[in-house]
Amino acid sequence: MDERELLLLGMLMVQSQHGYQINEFIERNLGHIIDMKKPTAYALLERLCQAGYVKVRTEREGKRPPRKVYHITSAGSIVFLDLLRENLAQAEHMTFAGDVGLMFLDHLPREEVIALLRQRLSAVEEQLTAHEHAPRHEHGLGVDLALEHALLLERAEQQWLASVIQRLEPLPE
Amino acid sequence: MDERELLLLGMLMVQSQHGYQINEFIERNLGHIIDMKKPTAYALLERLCQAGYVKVRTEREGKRPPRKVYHITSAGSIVFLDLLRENLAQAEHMTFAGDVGLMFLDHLPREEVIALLRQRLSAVEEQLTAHEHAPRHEHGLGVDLALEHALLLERAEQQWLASVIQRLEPLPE
DNA sequence: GGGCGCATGTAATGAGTTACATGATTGA
DNA sequence: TCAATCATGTAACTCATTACATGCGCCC
Repeated sequence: MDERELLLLGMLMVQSQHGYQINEFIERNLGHIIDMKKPTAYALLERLCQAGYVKVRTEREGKRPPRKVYHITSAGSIVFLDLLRENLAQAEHMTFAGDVGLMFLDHLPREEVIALLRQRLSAVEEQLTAHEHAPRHEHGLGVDLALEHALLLERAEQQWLASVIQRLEPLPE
Repeated sequence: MDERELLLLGMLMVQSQHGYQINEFIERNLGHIIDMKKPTAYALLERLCQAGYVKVRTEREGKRPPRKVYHITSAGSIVFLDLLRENLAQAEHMTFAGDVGLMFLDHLPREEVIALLRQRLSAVEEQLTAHEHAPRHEHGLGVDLALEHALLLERAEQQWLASVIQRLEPLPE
Protein backbone atom coordinates (compact mmCIF):
# COMPACT_ATOMS: atom_id res chain seq x y z
CA MET A 1 0.00 0.00 0.00
CA ASP A 2 2.40 2.63 1.19
CA GLU A 3 5.32 1.79 -0.96
CA ARG A 4 6.05 5.42 -1.70
CA GLU A 5 6.52 6.32 1.94
CA LEU A 6 8.57 3.17 2.40
CA LEU A 7 10.81 4.13 -0.48
CA LEU A 8 11.39 7.67 0.75
CA LEU A 9 12.04 6.62 4.32
CA GLY A 10 14.28 3.83 3.10
CA MET A 11 16.35 6.16 0.99
CA LEU A 12 16.71 8.47 3.96
CA MET A 13 17.72 5.52 6.15
CA VAL A 14 20.66 4.94 3.83
CA GLN A 15 21.62 8.60 3.88
CA SER A 16 20.16 12.05 4.35
CA GLN A 17 19.25 13.62 1.05
CA HIS A 18 17.45 16.53 -0.52
CA GLY A 19 14.36 16.22 -2.67
CA TYR A 20 15.98 16.78 -6.01
CA GLN A 21 18.55 14.10 -5.30
CA ILE A 22 15.86 11.62 -4.36
CA ASN A 23 13.84 12.37 -7.46
CA GLU A 24 16.89 12.02 -9.65
CA PHE A 25 17.70 8.62 -8.28
CA ILE A 26 14.16 7.36 -8.64
CA GLU A 27 13.84 8.62 -12.18
CA ARG A 28 17.21 7.29 -13.30
CA ASN A 29 17.39 3.93 -11.58
CA LEU A 30 14.02 2.92 -10.24
CA GLY A 31 11.85 3.40 -13.30
CA HIS A 32 10.88 -0.24 -13.51
CA ILE A 33 10.25 -0.60 -9.77
CA ILE A 34 8.07 2.38 -9.02
CA ASP A 35 6.52 5.23 -10.91
CA MET A 36 6.41 8.29 -8.68
CA LYS A 37 6.38 11.81 -10.05
CA LYS A 38 8.39 14.64 -8.61
CA PRO A 39 5.59 16.71 -7.10
CA THR A 40 4.35 13.59 -5.37
CA ALA A 41 7.72 13.01 -3.77
CA TYR A 42 8.03 16.63 -2.65
CA ALA A 43 4.54 16.57 -1.18
CA LEU A 44 5.19 13.27 0.55
CA LEU A 45 8.41 14.50 2.09
CA GLU A 46 6.49 17.48 3.39
CA ARG A 47 3.90 15.16 4.89
CA LEU A 48 6.50 12.90 6.49
CA CYS A 49 7.99 16.02 7.97
CA GLN A 50 4.75 17.14 9.54
CA ALA A 51 4.21 13.66 10.88
CA GLY A 52 7.58 13.92 12.61
CA TYR A 53 9.15 11.04 10.70
CA VAL A 54 11.76 13.26 9.06
CA LYS A 55 13.43 16.57 9.87
CA VAL A 56 14.60 19.19 7.39
CA ARG A 57 17.66 21.37 7.35
CA THR A 58 18.15 23.96 4.64
CA GLU A 59 21.61 24.17 3.16
CA ARG A 60 23.18 26.19 0.38
CA GLU A 61 26.42 25.22 -1.19
CA GLY A 62 28.24 27.86 -3.20
CA LYS A 63 25.83 29.71 -5.44
CA ARG A 64 23.46 26.80 -6.02
CA PRO A 65 19.80 27.13 -5.14
CA PRO A 66 19.24 26.25 -1.48
CA ARG A 67 18.45 22.63 -0.72
CA LYS A 68 16.19 21.09 1.85
CA VAL A 69 18.07 18.15 3.26
CA TYR A 70 15.85 15.55 4.91
CA HIS A 71 16.99 13.38 7.81
CA ILE A 72 15.01 10.48 9.19
CA THR A 73 14.06 10.70 12.88
CA SER A 74 13.93 7.85 15.36
CA ALA A 75 10.13 7.83 15.06
CA GLY A 76 10.62 7.66 11.32
CA SER A 77 12.94 4.70 11.45
CA ILE A 78 10.41 2.77 13.51
CA VAL A 79 7.72 3.50 10.95
CA PHE A 80 10.14 2.53 8.24
CA LEU A 81 10.73 -0.88 9.78
CA ASP A 82 7.00 -1.44 10.21
CA LEU A 83 6.29 -0.53 6.61
CA LEU A 84 9.17 -2.72 5.50
CA ARG A 85 7.86 -5.74 7.38
CA GLU A 86 4.39 -5.21 6.01
CA ASN A 87 5.70 -4.78 2.49
CA LEU A 88 7.83 -7.91 2.61
CA ALA A 89 5.08 -10.09 4.04
CA GLN A 90 2.30 -9.00 1.73
CA ALA A 91 1.33 -10.42 -1.64
CA GLU A 92 -0.59 -8.05 -3.84
CA HIS A 93 -3.48 -9.57 -5.71
CA MET A 94 -2.89 -8.64 -9.29
CA THR A 95 -5.62 -7.68 -11.70
CA PHE A 96 -4.82 -6.79 -15.28
CA ALA A 97 -6.54 -4.12 -17.28
CA GLY A 98 -5.61 -5.99 -20.43
CA ASP A 99 -7.88 -8.88 -19.48
CA VAL A 100 -11.02 -6.81 -19.85
CA GLY A 101 -10.67 -6.62 -23.61
CA LEU A 102 -10.49 -10.38 -23.91
CA MET A 103 -14.02 -10.64 -22.63
CA PHE A 104 -15.28 -8.91 -25.74
CA LEU A 105 -13.13 -10.32 -28.50
CA ASP A 106 -16.20 -11.63 -30.30
CA HIS A 107 -17.02 -8.05 -31.22
CA LEU A 108 -14.11 -7.80 -33.65
CA PRO A 109 -13.18 -10.03 -36.55
CA ARG A 110 -10.94 -12.82 -35.45
CA GLU A 111 -8.02 -11.78 -37.66
CA GLU A 112 -8.09 -8.27 -36.26
CA VAL A 113 -8.03 -9.58 -32.71
CA ILE A 114 -5.02 -11.67 -33.57
CA ALA A 115 -3.25 -8.72 -35.16
CA LEU A 116 -3.92 -6.56 -32.11
CA LEU A 117 -2.71 -9.22 -29.70
CA ARG A 118 0.42 -9.59 -31.77
CA GLN A 119 1.00 -5.89 -31.23
CA ARG A 120 0.63 -6.47 -27.53
CA LEU A 121 3.06 -9.35 -27.72
CA SER A 122 5.63 -7.18 -29.48
CA ALA A 123 5.32 -4.56 -26.77
CA VAL A 124 5.91 -7.21 -24.11
CA GLU A 125 8.93 -8.49 -25.96
CA GLU A 126 10.35 -5.00 -26.17
CA GLN A 127 10.03 -4.59 -22.43
CA LEU A 128 11.65 -7.96 -22.06
CA THR A 129 14.73 -7.16 -24.14
CA ALA A 130 15.04 -3.77 -22.46
CA HIS A 131 15.15 -5.47 -19.08
CA GLU A 132 17.47 -8.19 -20.29
CA HIS A 133 19.99 -5.56 -21.31
CA ALA A 134 19.63 -3.48 -18.17
CA PRO A 135 22.83 -3.17 -16.11
CA ARG A 136 23.08 -5.24 -12.96
CA HIS A 137 24.96 -5.10 -9.67
CA GLU A 138 24.86 -1.32 -9.69
CA HIS A 139 22.34 -0.42 -7.04
CA GLY A 140 22.22 -3.32 -4.67
CA LEU A 141 20.63 -6.72 -4.42
CA GLY A 142 17.08 -5.40 -4.13
CA VAL A 143 17.16 -3.59 -7.44
CA ASP A 144 18.55 -6.68 -9.13
CA LEU A 145 15.86 -8.87 -7.61
CA ALA A 146 13.21 -6.49 -8.86
CA LEU A 147 14.68 -6.65 -12.34
CA GLU A 148 14.68 -10.41 -12.24
CA HIS A 149 11.11 -10.30 -11.03
CA ALA A 150 10.09 -8.18 -13.98
CA LEU A 151 11.89 -10.52 -16.37
CA LEU A 152 10.23 -13.64 -15.03
CA LEU A 153 6.76 -12.17 -15.12
CA GLU A 154 7.30 -10.74 -18.56
CA ARG A 155 8.34 -14.13 -19.83
CA ALA A 156 5.22 -15.65 -18.31
CA GLU A 157 3.19 -12.92 -19.95
CA GLN A 158 4.83 -13.61 -23.27
CA GLN A 159 4.08 -17.31 -23.06
CA TRP A 160 0.51 -16.76 -22.08
CA LEU A 161 -0.09 -14.25 -24.86
CA ALA A 162 1.51 -16.52 -27.43
CA SER A 163 -0.69 -19.39 -26.35
CA VAL A 164 -3.80 -17.21 -26.51
CA ILE A 165 -2.94 -16.12 -30.03
CA GLN A 166 -2.26 -19.68 -31.07
CA ARG A 167 -5.63 -20.84 -29.86
CA LEU A 168 -7.39 -18.04 -31.70
CA GLU A 169 -5.74 -18.93 -34.97
CA PRO A 170 -7.62 -21.28 -37.22
CA LEU A 171 -6.05 -24.72 -37.26
CA PRO A 172 -4.12 -25.60 -40.44
CA GLU A 173 -5.76 -28.45 -42.33
CA MET B 1 -6.26 2.94 -19.18
CA ASP B 2 -9.99 3.10 -19.55
CA GLU B 3 -10.81 -0.46 -18.77
CA ARG B 4 -13.79 0.49 -16.62
CA GLU B 5 -15.50 2.33 -19.44
CA LEU B 6 -14.66 -0.53 -21.76
CA LEU B 7 -16.21 -3.02 -19.39
CA LEU B 8 -19.42 -1.06 -18.95
CA LEU B 9 -19.83 -0.37 -22.64
CA GLY B 10 -19.00 -3.98 -23.41
CA MET B 11 -21.61 -5.28 -21.02
CA LEU B 12 -24.15 -2.97 -22.60
CA MET B 13 -23.12 -4.17 -26.06
CA VAL B 14 -24.11 -7.66 -25.03
CA GLN B 15 -27.42 -6.47 -23.64
CA SER B 16 -29.08 -3.45 -22.12
CA GLN B 17 -28.96 -3.56 -18.36
CA HIS B 18 -29.56 -1.53 -15.26
CA GLY B 19 -26.89 -0.49 -12.82
CA TYR B 20 -27.65 -2.96 -10.10
CA GLN B 21 -27.51 -5.82 -12.55
CA ILE B 22 -24.13 -4.71 -13.84
CA ASN B 23 -22.74 -4.33 -10.36
CA GLU B 24 -24.00 -7.74 -9.37
CA PHE B 25 -22.31 -9.39 -12.29
CA ILE B 26 -19.02 -7.64 -11.71
CA GLU B 27 -18.99 -8.44 -8.02
CA ARG B 28 -19.97 -12.06 -8.49
CA ASN B 29 -17.97 -13.08 -11.52
CA LEU B 30 -15.32 -10.53 -12.33
CA GLY B 31 -13.63 -10.16 -8.98
CA HIS B 32 -10.27 -11.39 -10.26
CA ILE B 33 -10.40 -9.38 -13.47
CA ILE B 34 -11.31 -5.94 -12.24
CA ASP B 35 -11.99 -4.27 -8.94
CA MET B 36 -14.65 -1.62 -9.42
CA LYS B 37 -16.94 -0.51 -6.62
CA LYS B 38 -20.62 0.18 -7.03
CA PRO B 39 -20.62 3.97 -6.69
CA THR B 40 -17.89 4.11 -9.30
CA ALA B 41 -20.00 2.14 -11.75
CA TYR B 42 -23.08 4.28 -11.14
CA ALA B 43 -21.06 7.46 -11.58
CA LEU B 44 -19.44 6.15 -14.72
CA LEU B 45 -22.76 5.17 -16.25
CA GLU B 46 -23.96 8.69 -15.54
CA ARG B 47 -20.89 10.10 -17.27
CA LEU B 48 -21.27 7.84 -20.27
CA CYS B 49 -24.83 9.04 -20.46
CA GLN B 50 -23.87 12.70 -20.53
CA ALA B 51 -21.26 11.96 -23.15
CA GLY B 52 -24.00 10.46 -25.30
CA TYR B 53 -22.52 6.97 -25.36
CA VAL B 54 -25.49 5.44 -23.58
CA LYS B 55 -29.16 6.30 -23.14
CA VAL B 56 -31.31 5.61 -20.11
CA ARG B 57 -34.88 4.49 -19.83
CA THR B 58 -36.53 4.15 -16.46
CA GLU B 59 -38.61 1.05 -15.96
CA ARG B 60 -40.55 -0.34 -13.05
CA GLU B 61 -41.55 -3.94 -12.91
CA GLY B 62 -44.26 -4.87 -10.43
CA LYS B 63 -43.64 -3.20 -7.12
CA ARG B 64 -39.85 -3.25 -7.33
CA PRO B 65 -37.89 -0.03 -7.07
CA PRO B 66 -37.64 1.66 -10.45
CA ARG B 67 -34.65 0.72 -12.57
CA LYS B 68 -32.57 2.80 -14.90
CA VAL B 69 -31.94 0.62 -17.89
CA TYR B 70 -28.95 1.68 -19.96
CA HIS B 71 -28.73 1.14 -23.71
CA ILE B 72 -25.61 1.75 -25.75
CA THR B 73 -25.94 4.30 -28.56
CA SER B 74 -24.29 4.12 -31.96
CA ALA B 75 -21.75 6.72 -30.82
CA GLY B 76 -21.16 4.50 -27.82
CA SER B 77 -20.54 1.40 -29.83
CA ILE B 78 -17.93 3.21 -31.90
CA VAL B 79 -16.16 4.30 -28.73
CA PHE B 80 -16.46 0.78 -27.43
CA LEU B 81 -14.70 -0.65 -30.46
CA ASP B 82 -11.95 1.96 -30.21
CA LEU B 83 -11.38 1.24 -26.55
CA LEU B 84 -11.42 -2.46 -27.28
CA ARG B 85 -8.78 -2.19 -29.99
CA GLU B 86 -6.62 -0.05 -27.76
CA ASN B 87 -7.01 -2.43 -24.85
CA LEU B 88 -6.17 -5.51 -26.90
CA ALA B 89 -3.11 -3.97 -28.50
CA GLN B 90 -1.58 -2.48 -25.40
CA ALA B 91 0.81 -4.08 -22.95
CA GLU B 92 0.81 -2.53 -19.53
CA HIS B 93 4.21 -2.08 -18.00
CA MET B 94 3.93 -3.72 -14.63
CA THR B 95 5.54 -2.37 -11.52
CA PHE B 96 5.22 -4.16 -8.21
CA ALA B 97 4.85 -2.48 -4.87
CA GLY B 98 6.33 -5.57 -3.28
CA ASP B 99 9.68 -4.93 -4.94
CA VAL B 100 10.30 -1.78 -2.97
CA GLY B 101 10.80 -3.67 0.26
CA LEU B 102 13.47 -5.85 -1.29
CA MET B 103 15.66 -2.82 -1.76
CA PHE B 104 15.95 -2.47 1.99
CA LEU B 105 16.20 -6.03 3.23
CA ASP B 106 19.56 -5.30 4.82
CA HIS B 107 17.74 -3.31 7.46
CA LEU B 108 16.21 -6.40 9.03
CA PRO B 109 17.89 -9.57 10.28
CA ARG B 110 18.17 -12.12 7.53
CA GLU B 111 16.02 -14.73 9.29
CA GLU B 112 13.22 -12.23 9.74
CA VAL B 113 13.31 -11.32 6.07
CA ILE B 114 13.05 -14.97 5.16
CA ALA B 115 10.12 -15.48 7.53
CA LEU B 116 8.31 -12.47 6.07
CA LEU B 117 8.88 -13.60 2.51
CA ARG B 118 7.58 -17.02 3.41
CA GLN B 119 4.41 -15.31 4.56
CA ARG B 120 4.23 -13.62 1.20
CA LEU B 121 4.77 -16.93 -0.52
CA SER B 122 1.92 -18.51 1.44
CA ALA B 123 -0.38 -15.72 0.41
CA VAL B 124 0.54 -16.23 -3.25
CA GLU B 125 -0.08 -19.94 -2.94
CA GLU B 126 -3.49 -19.29 -1.43
CA GLN B 127 -4.43 -17.11 -4.39
CA LEU B 128 -3.13 -19.83 -6.64
CA THR B 129 -5.25 -22.61 -5.18
CA ALA B 130 -8.28 -20.34 -5.11
CA HIS B 131 -7.87 -19.71 -8.83
CA GLU B 132 -7.14 -23.35 -9.58
CA HIS B 133 -10.48 -24.29 -8.03
CA ALA B 134 -12.46 -21.53 -9.70
CA PRO B 135 -15.20 -22.73 -12.05
CA ARG B 136 -14.58 -22.50 -15.76
CA HIS B 137 -16.63 -22.27 -18.94
CA GLU B 138 -19.34 -20.30 -17.19
CA HIS B 139 -18.96 -16.78 -18.50
CA GLY B 140 -17.26 -17.04 -21.82
CA LEU B 141 -13.81 -17.47 -23.25
CA GLY B 142 -12.53 -14.10 -22.07
CA VAL B 143 -13.18 -14.79 -18.42
CA ASP B 144 -11.46 -18.15 -18.70
CA LEU B 145 -8.45 -16.62 -20.42
CA ALA B 146 -8.17 -14.06 -17.63
CA LEU B 147 -8.25 -16.84 -15.06
CA GLU B 148 -5.55 -18.69 -16.89
CA HIS B 149 -3.56 -15.47 -17.07
CA ALA B 150 -3.77 -15.04 -13.33
CA LEU B 151 -2.73 -18.64 -12.77
CA LEU B 152 0.32 -18.40 -15.00
CA LEU B 153 1.54 -15.18 -13.46
CA GLU B 154 0.92 -16.44 -9.96
CA ARG B 155 2.98 -19.53 -10.68
CA ALA B 156 5.78 -17.32 -12.00
CA GLU B 157 5.49 -15.23 -8.87
CA GLN B 158 5.67 -18.33 -6.73
CA GLN B 159 8.80 -19.56 -8.46
CA TRP B 160 10.51 -16.23 -8.25
CA LEU B 161 9.72 -15.80 -4.57
CA ALA B 162 10.90 -19.32 -3.78
CA SER B 163 14.17 -18.68 -5.56
CA VAL B 164 14.65 -15.39 -3.72
CA ILE B 165 14.10 -17.09 -0.38
CA GLN B 166 16.47 -19.86 -1.30
CA ARG B 167 19.24 -17.44 -2.13
CA LEU B 168 18.78 -15.59 1.13
CA GLU B 169 19.10 -18.77 3.16
CA PRO B 170 22.54 -19.65 4.43
CA LEU B 171 23.99 -22.57 2.51
CA PRO B 172 24.06 -25.90 4.36
CA GLU B 173 27.64 -27.07 5.16
C1' DG C 1 -40.76 -7.68 13.56
C1' DG C 2 -36.20 -7.92 11.69
C1' DG C 3 -33.08 -8.61 8.32
C1' DC C 4 -31.97 -9.34 3.59
C1' DG C 5 -32.48 -8.18 -1.31
C1' DC C 6 -33.51 -4.71 -4.61
C1' DA C 7 -32.17 -0.19 -6.48
C1' DT C 8 -30.47 4.11 -6.35
C1' DG C 9 -27.25 7.30 -5.24
C1' DT C 10 -24.52 11.60 -2.42
C1' DA C 11 -20.74 13.67 0.12
C1' DA C 12 -16.34 13.67 1.87
C1' DT C 13 -11.92 12.33 1.33
C1' DG C 14 -7.66 11.01 -0.50
C1' DA C 15 -4.11 9.95 -3.66
C1' DG C 16 -1.64 11.13 -7.45
C1' DT C 17 -0.89 13.44 -11.99
C1' DT C 18 -0.39 17.36 -15.18
C1' DA C 19 0.67 21.68 -16.27
C1' DC C 20 2.57 25.64 -14.77
C1' DA C 21 5.83 28.92 -12.21
C1' DT C 22 10.29 30.63 -10.68
C1' DG C 23 15.00 31.76 -10.78
C1' DA C 24 19.88 31.11 -10.63
C1' DT C 25 24.08 28.91 -12.76
C1' DT C 26 26.75 26.39 -16.15
C1' DG C 27 28.32 24.94 -20.63
C1' DA C 28 28.32 25.20 -25.88
C1' DT D 1 22.87 33.79 -26.02
C1' DC D 2 20.45 29.64 -25.66
C1' DA D 3 19.55 25.47 -23.60
C1' DA D 4 20.15 22.44 -19.92
C1' DT D 5 20.83 21.50 -15.00
C1' DC D 6 19.81 22.59 -10.34
C1' DA D 7 16.07 23.12 -6.94
C1' DT D 8 11.82 24.11 -5.37
C1' DG D 9 7.18 23.85 -5.45
C1' DT D 10 1.60 25.35 -6.39
C1' DA D 11 -2.96 24.83 -8.37
C1' DA D 12 -6.26 22.51 -10.76
C1' DC D 13 -7.91 18.37 -11.84
C1' DT D 14 -9.15 13.43 -12.26
C1' DC D 15 -10.15 9.27 -10.53
C1' DA D 16 -11.76 6.15 -7.30
C1' DT D 17 -12.94 4.71 -2.59
C1' DT D 18 -15.42 4.90 1.88
C1' DA D 19 -19.08 5.79 4.52
C1' DC D 20 -23.52 7.13 4.60
C1' DA D 21 -28.58 7.69 3.11
C1' DT D 22 -33.08 6.14 1.49
C1' DG D 23 -37.05 3.26 1.01
C1' DC D 24 -39.92 -0.51 -0.41
C1' DG D 25 -40.99 -5.60 -0.49
C1' DC D 26 -40.33 -10.31 0.83
C1' DC D 27 -39.57 -14.12 3.76
C1' DC D 28 -39.05 -16.35 8.27
